[in-house]
Amino acid sequence: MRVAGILLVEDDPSVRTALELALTRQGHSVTSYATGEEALDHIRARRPEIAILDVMLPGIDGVEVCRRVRKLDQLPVILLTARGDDLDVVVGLEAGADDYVVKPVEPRVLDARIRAVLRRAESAASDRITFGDLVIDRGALKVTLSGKEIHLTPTELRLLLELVRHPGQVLNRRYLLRVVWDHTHIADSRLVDACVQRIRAKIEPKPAEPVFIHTVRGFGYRFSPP
Amino acid sequence: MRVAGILLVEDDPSVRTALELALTRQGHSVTSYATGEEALDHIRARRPEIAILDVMLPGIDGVEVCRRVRKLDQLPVILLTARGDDLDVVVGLEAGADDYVVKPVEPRVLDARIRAVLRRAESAASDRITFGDLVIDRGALKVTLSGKEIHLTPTELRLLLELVRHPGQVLNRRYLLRVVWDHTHIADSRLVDACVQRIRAKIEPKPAEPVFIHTVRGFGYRFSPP
DNA sequence: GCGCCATGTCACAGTTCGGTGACACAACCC
DNA sequence: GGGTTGTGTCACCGAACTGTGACATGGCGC
Repeated sequence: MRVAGILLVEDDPSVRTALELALTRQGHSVTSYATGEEALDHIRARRPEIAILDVMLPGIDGVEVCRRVRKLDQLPVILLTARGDDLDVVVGLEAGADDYVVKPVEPRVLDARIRAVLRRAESAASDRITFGDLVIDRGALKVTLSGKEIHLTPTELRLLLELVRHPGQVLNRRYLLRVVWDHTHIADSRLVDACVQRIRAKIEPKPAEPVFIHTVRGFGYRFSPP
Repeated sequence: MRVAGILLVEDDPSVRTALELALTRQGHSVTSYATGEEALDHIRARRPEIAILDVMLPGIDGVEVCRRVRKLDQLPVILLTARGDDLDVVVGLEAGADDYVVKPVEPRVLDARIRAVLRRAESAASDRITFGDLVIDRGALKVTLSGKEIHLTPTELRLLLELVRHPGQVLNRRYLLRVVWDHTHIADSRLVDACVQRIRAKIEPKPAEPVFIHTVRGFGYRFSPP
């Protein structure tokens, strides 16, 4: 399930709690505030993936937050309002909001709209593969485990990518030496083992009991998600 | 005023005419059809900027058109429906629609939503991109950092723009040599490194700890906003 | 249980890679 | 021509990476 870092700004505590709960249930990670000032600070400091802003806020209102955010960067924004006045919608969208949702809103609908906006924002984004806590971004060449970035060396990354390209299949050492190391002749070498070991040390919670890269004695290694 | 090539698909002739008139008044250029089949043909042949699809259509319905369009390309889609059922909204957005509007809709609102969707779709292609303190104006070919204009040489600018065109993606040296320098044969060269180094000296607050252009050892460089 | 063999583990040293500054040369503008 | 700017190349250095071999461990057949 996708997990997004959502910033929610809503001054009514009961509505805020309800939305936060609903969004969390949908699998999102939510941080919420009651004022626009706090929201702007959070955006600057924490770079959420998307902001959901109530229009009516004490102090800086949602539309104004949206305007200022737009000057900063590309952060997707959904405006939220109790009013359904057409003019509000127009003003909100002109301020740069990506969507405008009228309360009360079904959590499923809000979730779908969040996903639509994120999908659009990420349309240029890279191809990621997710295996439980392990996320491999082939475009950015980044590997993250439970959100934390893992540094892999070039060879380790090439080997991991090769294993991941064939999930569930056993790849033998000769094959891996050929495609990852470009060694066509060297038959016996502990190279692959050592490299697998290094990868395990980085991505396996308990390297002694690997859940991602499994040893198939006598044959080679197999990548299979837990 | 912006003029967009809009594809409108609506089977009810009176609604179709009314919408077409309203959108034309807003300054859009509109082509309309009554069926999904015609719409798909038009999309393939004419490449409109955005499609507005009624959900209830004879034959292939709007959601299905949307699904098929999504397989083709990134054409923005707004679904239009008389029904306001939450499930429809979810299904429509999951099918890849960028927005979902319930009829009857105020022309001004529809216009604002069209603009919002187009803005989002084009943000990647827009003239000016902002990454925190760094602003890159592709139209004026100017780069500013915290408001101060940075002078980049033509080659440096081409390289930076190429990196920025693929934010978050790792681009290897061979690719960069090909598209920025038009070198198809030269395999080994420190050209790219040297140029990156020069850009860093100009845009990175601390060139030794770059926040914009990151080195990915063994692979290449990645532009990603701080 | 025993021994064998495949694999895990680790430290180290040679190698590779990228950052950096210097420099040559070409293009361009006065 | 003389100065200025832009661009490609080179050499050097430190840091990061990688292959290797020695040894430990553990599974498996007997």
